[in-house]
Amino acid sequence: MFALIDCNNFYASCERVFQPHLNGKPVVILSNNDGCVIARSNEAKSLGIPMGAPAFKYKGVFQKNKVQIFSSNFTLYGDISNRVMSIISRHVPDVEIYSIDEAFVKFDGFSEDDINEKCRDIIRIIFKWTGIPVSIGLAPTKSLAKVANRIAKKYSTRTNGFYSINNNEKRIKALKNISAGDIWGIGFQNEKKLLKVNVKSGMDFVNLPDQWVKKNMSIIGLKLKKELEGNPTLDIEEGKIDKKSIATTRSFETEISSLDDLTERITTFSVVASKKLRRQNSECSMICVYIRSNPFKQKGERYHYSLTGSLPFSTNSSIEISKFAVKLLTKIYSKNKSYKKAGIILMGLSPQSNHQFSLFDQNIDKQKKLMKSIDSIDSKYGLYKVRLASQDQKRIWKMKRQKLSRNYTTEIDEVLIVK
DNA sequence: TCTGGGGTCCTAGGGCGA
DNA sequence: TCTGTCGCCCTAGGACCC
Repeated sequence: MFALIDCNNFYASCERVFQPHLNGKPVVILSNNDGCVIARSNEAKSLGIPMGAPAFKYKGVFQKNKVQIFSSNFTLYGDISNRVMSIISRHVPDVEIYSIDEAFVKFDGFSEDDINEKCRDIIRIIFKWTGIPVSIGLAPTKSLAKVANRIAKKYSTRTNGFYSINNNEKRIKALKNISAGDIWGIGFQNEKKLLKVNVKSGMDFVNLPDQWVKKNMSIIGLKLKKELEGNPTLDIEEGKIDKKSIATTRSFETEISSLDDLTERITTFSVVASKKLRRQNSECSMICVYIRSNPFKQKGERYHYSLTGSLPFSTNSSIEISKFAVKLLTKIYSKNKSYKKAGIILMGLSPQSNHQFSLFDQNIDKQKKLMKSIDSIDSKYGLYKVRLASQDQKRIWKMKRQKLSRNYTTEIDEVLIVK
């Protein structure tokens, strides 16, 4: 059996742990730049505030209903997430941390009664130790565990946050009562396709012929169908730590059009991404750079230029990566256009220990020592104290975070004081 | 005026060598 | 030597997730 353990309204719950007066009130968390809503408490959901709502469009709703607004505080959420995940890992052996607020667990060799008891224990202990409410869905496959989790959350007063799809009757009932678009793995585009052939519920989807699903929704859709039929096609992926690609992308506060400005941003993104790369002891062999116009602009041309290039040798040096990224940028840049967003993606990652030497990377030792020094200066005096000349020397970038809560768990100056 | 960021996986299609 | 076919690899783009 698989269990999906999911924190309820995670970011909102994190804010509530340290500000209990928020309980019962509508709470929303905004994305970077305070752009759009990325998390809502149940009270905010029932006001009809959708996920991804642009904050400026909902200003009136926020004011009218005294919605409590927070900028995202990922330092706080990350720390609380680590605590929740370590409690789970302490209680069950096979855990896959799927996202910041979710983990899959595989129960092998336990009796059903034992599993149920363990799940209820986990809910109780996580709430007691961290203050975060969690829900657990249990089922024979990961996709059905997701469905079960939805039921546990939706009917929390009846389920106490735990629901198990442990027989065929329950499976069929659950699939009849969930719309196809709400199933994990069926997104907006596939939902549209399914509605065209009159597939509305999860059960309608399962009743489709395999060939149709494979043809229209690829192998992923077919695997999902098998999962919903009760046949596991996805297993727990333990120890999935190293990333396969690393991205640093940002929207700009205003549109920019000069190559100099873009070069500064791309250099800064390269430095940030290279640091992430070194942190997981990897190197990259390919770099993708992209620049794009504002997709929400009513008038004018929309464009999105990107270019991927292979480095002559694998590296994690900020200097090599930014030099190469700027080279790619100059190839895709065109004058007289304005850009709202840019980014860099490092790909072809491999462990640093497997480094393939080449004729052209004779500076490798020098660069390695330099990066090591930069990283140690950063860790002693704060991030990004040492910068490349082509970066903006005054700031990294401006990010609007007007409603930021304190780092209650990671900064000694910001911990709660009980008087 | 103001609409996020960071990932994964799959497929189609072109280039290219056997 | 030329041509057709097959399969592999790479890339771009799309779809999904949180």
